[in-house]
Amino acid sequence: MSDTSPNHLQTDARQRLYTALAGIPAGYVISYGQLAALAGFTRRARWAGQVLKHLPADTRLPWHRVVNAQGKISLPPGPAAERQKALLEAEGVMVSDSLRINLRQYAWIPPLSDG
DNA sequence: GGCATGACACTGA
DNA sequence: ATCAGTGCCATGC
Repeated sequence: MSDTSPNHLQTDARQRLYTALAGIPAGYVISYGQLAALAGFTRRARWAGQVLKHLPADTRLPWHRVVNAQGKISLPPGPAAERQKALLEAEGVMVSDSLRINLRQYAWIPPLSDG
């Protein structure tokens, strides 16, 4: 057993990411990097993507509200990407044909925790 | 420990 | 605005 990264800590880290993700309201999007930072892990954008990829297909978490820093759906072309586009549009988010979203309008800005 | 991979981010052309 | 190159971190072999 390796004590450099105990499984329960990894699980806890993912849990924090889930909590942060659950806090994104419908009609908004957030970048992988912002989401990770919101969960308390800066510079962990790629890790966030890995976690989302591991999510069970029947999750209720709003994984579709996560896009890259350019405001673009980061999934490879395919049914998954189209599903994300559809889910976002169903929430009123405008997604261009090139799978792009106007962050100026839809980026979620987390409330300051009591400053 | 070294090397390759990935639902990313940033900069320069 | 879009593409290519480079950097960052975590994972798996």
